[in-house]
Amino acid sequence: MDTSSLVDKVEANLVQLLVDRKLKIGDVIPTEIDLSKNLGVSRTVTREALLRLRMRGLIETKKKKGSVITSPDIFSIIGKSLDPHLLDQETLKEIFEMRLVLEIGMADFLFQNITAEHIKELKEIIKNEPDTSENYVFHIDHEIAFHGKLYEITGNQTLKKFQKLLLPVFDYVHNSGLLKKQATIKKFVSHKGLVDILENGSPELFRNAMRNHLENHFLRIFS
Amino acid sequence: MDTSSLVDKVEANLVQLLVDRKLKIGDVIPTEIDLSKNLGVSRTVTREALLRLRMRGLIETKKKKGSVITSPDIFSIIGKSLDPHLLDQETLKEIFEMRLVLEIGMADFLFQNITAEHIKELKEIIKNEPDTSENYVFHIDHEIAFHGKLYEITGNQTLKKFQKLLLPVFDYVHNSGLLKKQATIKKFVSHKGLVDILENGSPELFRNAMRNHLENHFLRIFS
DNA sequence: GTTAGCATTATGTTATACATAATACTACTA
DNA sequence: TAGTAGTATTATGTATAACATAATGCTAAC
Repeated sequence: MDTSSLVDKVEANLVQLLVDRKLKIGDVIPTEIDLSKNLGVSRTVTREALLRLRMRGLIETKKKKGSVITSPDIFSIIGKSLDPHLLDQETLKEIFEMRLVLEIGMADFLFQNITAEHIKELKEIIKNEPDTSENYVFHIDHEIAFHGKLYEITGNQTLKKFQKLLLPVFDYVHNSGLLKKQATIKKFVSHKGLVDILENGSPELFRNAMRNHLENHFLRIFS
Repeated sequence: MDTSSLVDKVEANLVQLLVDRKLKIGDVIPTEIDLSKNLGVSRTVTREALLRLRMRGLIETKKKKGSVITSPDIFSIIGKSLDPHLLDQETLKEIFEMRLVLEIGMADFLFQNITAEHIKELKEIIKNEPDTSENYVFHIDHEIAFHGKLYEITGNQTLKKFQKLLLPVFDYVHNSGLLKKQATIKKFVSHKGLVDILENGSPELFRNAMRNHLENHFLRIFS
């Protein structure tokens, strides 16, 4: 039995239309009323279907102008669904882990894209590194600045957006009681050490160094 | 200026309600009409807001019964937004790259969770490895089986779901003209080699081996 | 030629009515 | 008394009509 509602069908219909017609970004689609007529449904249904497309990032709607096709930015969409308060604890912990995976695994893309300019920027960030007496917030900001720059250097916008997305989750998990308390804050490979490797080392070296740099996080995950 | 529409406000309102009241999964929320009354908006607006929550996986709606709170599975949501045909080429390529990052970076989680049983399963998969004369499809299936098992072993469900999500994109990119043609299909570290390392090696060794194993993919990305 | 203001148009919002399906209740029958 | 058929109820699904609002484009006045 087909349990799908009218709106479901209209939505699928519209998506199919976008794919088939190979409509380009910026193309406008007919008005709600025209669509309603052509599809033989009420404006209400058409509106709900369009609303879904909008949520999926497939279209943008402007008053008077109508709807235009946009390139779906999946991450801005996910972002709205990623409120840490609404996710269960296990998922939160797993997302925390994913960040570690990404930062260790992206070494090759770093080395592929890095320029002298990037190195300079990284060194600039390090120079402003707060000392241990400073407020916790400064440390967080600095961490984000440094690691965020790394994502940027990969040249992979999707990766960068993903990181931006995971940031609040990461912070939330870090501060919540989800993970074990940090027993010993040992100093491992520093930011400066990472930059040195980026300048003179290799992806292999960087992966191991980054793994070491993140050791404190790993310690909190593994018993 | 506040450009947000009424629906935006109602949506935010409802989410806030869910968070504040700490409503549990399975709890029912008031009917559309009740909500409309309490929020002072029309039923249409309330409906649109609820539709958004539904799309975000926060609620499920049944006829007569009303809406109940559900645990949001972000990945089933993203899945619907991730039709390769609807993404632009650059994003597709970048998602392709993300897979490589993940598989290299997850070494530590593999070693942390792997059991003798896992090793046995991996060896079983390798045993059925199709030889080079076989159909392309068989190779793909085998690749998915092997690498999918790795994600599974990490014990990170989120990671596993993410991989499942990226599969169609990966396949799409692999077969489309987005990447350079594979010049030389050289043999690098094999699946068997990877399993050997999982059995007797270390995360460091595995990362390098996996990087090597994926060399053909990297070659297609880097000029 | 530029701008003020009006007309137009498509989305945003409200209100109302009916359709539909799932639940709850009632009454009838074995 | 138990079980079931059938009916009432209720909340979502869909349709229609009307007005609000804002952006666009046209027109006329300066």
